[in-house]
Amino acid sequence: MAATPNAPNGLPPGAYMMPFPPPGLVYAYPPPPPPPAGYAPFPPPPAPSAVTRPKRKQVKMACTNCAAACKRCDEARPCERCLKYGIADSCMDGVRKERKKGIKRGPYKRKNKLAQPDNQPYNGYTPNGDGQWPPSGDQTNGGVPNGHPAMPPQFMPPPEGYYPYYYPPHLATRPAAPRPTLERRRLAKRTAAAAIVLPAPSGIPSYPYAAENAEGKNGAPSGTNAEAAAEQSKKKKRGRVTEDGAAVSKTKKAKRPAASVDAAAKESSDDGSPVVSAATINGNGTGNGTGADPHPPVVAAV
DNA sequence: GAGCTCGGACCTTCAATGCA
DNA sequence: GCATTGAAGGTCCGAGCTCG
Ligand SMILES: [Zn+2]
Ligand SMILES: [Zn+2]
Repeated sequence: MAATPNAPNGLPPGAYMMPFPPPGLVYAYPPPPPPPAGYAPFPPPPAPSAVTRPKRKQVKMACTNCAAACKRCDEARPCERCLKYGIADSCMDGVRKERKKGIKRGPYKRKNKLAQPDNQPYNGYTPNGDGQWPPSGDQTNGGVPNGHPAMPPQFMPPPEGYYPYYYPPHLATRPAAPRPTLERRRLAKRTAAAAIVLPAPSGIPSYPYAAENAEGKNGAPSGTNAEAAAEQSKKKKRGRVTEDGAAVSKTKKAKRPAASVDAAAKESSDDGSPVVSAATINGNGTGNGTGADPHPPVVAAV
């Protein structure tokens, strides 16, 4: 297989392992500040076998379009993706749901109660004879909790919020005025029937949103439109089907490390409600069995 | 081949809990 | 009061699929 330019998470191998981004490598976020004196700019690239995926950095709030499409967004408004697809006029922040309060929890396990004494292995890492941690390159932040006190100061940790992000040189600058894209055309086609128009703030063009999506979590669509939407979503459902017609999860992804906790927890929190996929702008409204809506309905901020 | 769909891995936030 | 825990609620990766 040809070497892919990107690591599994879309970042180049050894992301933020280079002092300066080469041509074509730009930061998804503003350039990092220069490292303080005494720090090497970035850790040297680890041996290929030691490459672990860097922590994925998320934006605080994806725009409605990216959230619906489950695609990477950025802090800018309009965001990169909306600009690319010519839907900048509908690029806006959604509304974050407030966290539920008053939920009782069981007793906590005290992980840190037996504080790990110095010179004790931590997550498989062991300080050397001087009580010093081995130089970076033997370790990354993958799997090491943020802010681990014994993180050796030899190299500046990846600046918070900064990831080098590869764009082909010809895309390193924002496209000026993209022509109407396929996405845009499909988008219009898809939402032409069951769409409502949200009142737009002055100066911001309104954007059609699928009605059932604007309804809220899991839509609970009702009426013929909803049924049609559900039916359509069934047809759209991916996932292979066994001979007896049972749906088979399409997921064949290799299990990513350190996910068991979430998976188990989410499985137990499944509310068992049927998964209903509704036609949406450029995303969907299906559940992922977590109880939380994975591709949440998008509500435009006003 | 570019773009779309969507399951689920991964990340961030913050209320609940526990200890000093 | 503060540190820790862990779940809620979010982002977005990436395989499989569709469409021009
Ligand atoms: Zn966006
Ligand atoms: Zn956007």
